[in-house]
Amino acid sequence: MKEQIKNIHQVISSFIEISNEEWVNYSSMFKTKEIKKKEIILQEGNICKDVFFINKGVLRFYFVDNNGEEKTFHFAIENTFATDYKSFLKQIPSNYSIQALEDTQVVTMSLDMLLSGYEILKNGEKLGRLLAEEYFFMFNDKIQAIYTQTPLDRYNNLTTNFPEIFQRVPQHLIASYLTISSVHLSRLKNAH
Amino acid sequence: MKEQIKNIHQVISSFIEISNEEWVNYSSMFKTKEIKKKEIILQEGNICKDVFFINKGVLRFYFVDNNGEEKTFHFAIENTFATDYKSFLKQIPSNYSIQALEDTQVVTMSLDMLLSGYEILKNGEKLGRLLAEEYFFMFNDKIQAIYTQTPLDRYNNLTTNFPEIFQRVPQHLIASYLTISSVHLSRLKNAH
DNA sequence: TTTAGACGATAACAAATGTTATCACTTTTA
DNA sequence: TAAAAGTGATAACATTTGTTATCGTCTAAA
Repeated sequence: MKEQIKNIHQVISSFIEISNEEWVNYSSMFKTKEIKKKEIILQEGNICKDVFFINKGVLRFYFVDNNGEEKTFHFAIENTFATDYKSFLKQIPSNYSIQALEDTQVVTMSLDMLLSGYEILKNGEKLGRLLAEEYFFMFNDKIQAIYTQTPLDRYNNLTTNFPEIFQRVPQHLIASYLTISSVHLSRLKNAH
Repeated sequence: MKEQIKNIHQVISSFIEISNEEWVNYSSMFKTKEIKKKEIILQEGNICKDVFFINKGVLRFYFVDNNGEEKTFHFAIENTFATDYKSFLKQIPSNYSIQALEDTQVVTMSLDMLLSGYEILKNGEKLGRLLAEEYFFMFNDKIQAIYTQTPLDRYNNLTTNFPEIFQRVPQHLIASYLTISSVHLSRLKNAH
């Protein structure tokens, strides 16, 4: 199997049973893509054409608010999916953008490919269901964090659950992610 | 068809094709439940046993934070589903509670019923997928609102998109929903 | 029908958070 | 390799938002 699709094979196999024959046939439709640091792979207003699976790198997801300010709400790293799943499934313009924070390698899956998976894979619909459920769980947890935790709580959780993020993402983007200003985050960090 | 399952039939039919025969068989598993105002139908810490479909009434969803304060994050009304879908699907303890704000009538669907739907309905998996997608879209929009709008923006949106909510839900719960204090909401409303 | 509680407005004050600017340092780019 | 841009800390100040308390009205329960 090509090196580039080993990781996504492992992840999809953790969701559904898929035979070797199905995989060989299905995975021939994957494409890989190299993304340069700072490159935007989904621009707000455009229809999201692909689900990206990250082999290497970091992506950030951000809204632009009424004042033109970028609000980063998600970071995606190796072995996770990245997409505007709503824009992708409904084929409507995206409300946010996705940008590479490092040189990044992704495997792309088009909507045609997902939809044909519903048909040709024995467990294609189930794969679609589980993908949607995973996305839902992620956003569910994010909402819980926003409603029940202070920005400092959320910062501390990042520190314990995801320490490497601080080496890979500049602090002002983390502040945005925590919905506070960069000055305020700096204060919280350095308060004794 | 029994009066109580007319609405849910309409909603499910909008998601998938389901034959009369399938529906008669499948819908026999629904139960209805009358909930008194203030009654809690899902208690944080318990496993969510059912998806509720609301025929009449209003439910509120709320977390309890570290200070013991209730944080209302969602209201569900007629013809929508109500559940902790994560707790329900994974059969893990719920992180939030659901309480009736009015006398409410719901149709209940157990996990067994959903899972057997995956098997016996021609489009059962698809129904599961679309339900998960709908939940995802809802939370997706909520996160967008939190990151891009001020509490006042969100209050104004409620006013235009969902004006009847103010007749049915006390203002301090709306303030919680907007992630601000009730005093502050009162100030925003009455500022000139 | 009375009474306790719930509700929403408001004031006074305290705390949290944002804004702007400056500085030192590092990284990227021409 | 020099210049430009990015990064993070910090100070001073302004603004937003929360907290507590009071009050009048309304609602629900004994």
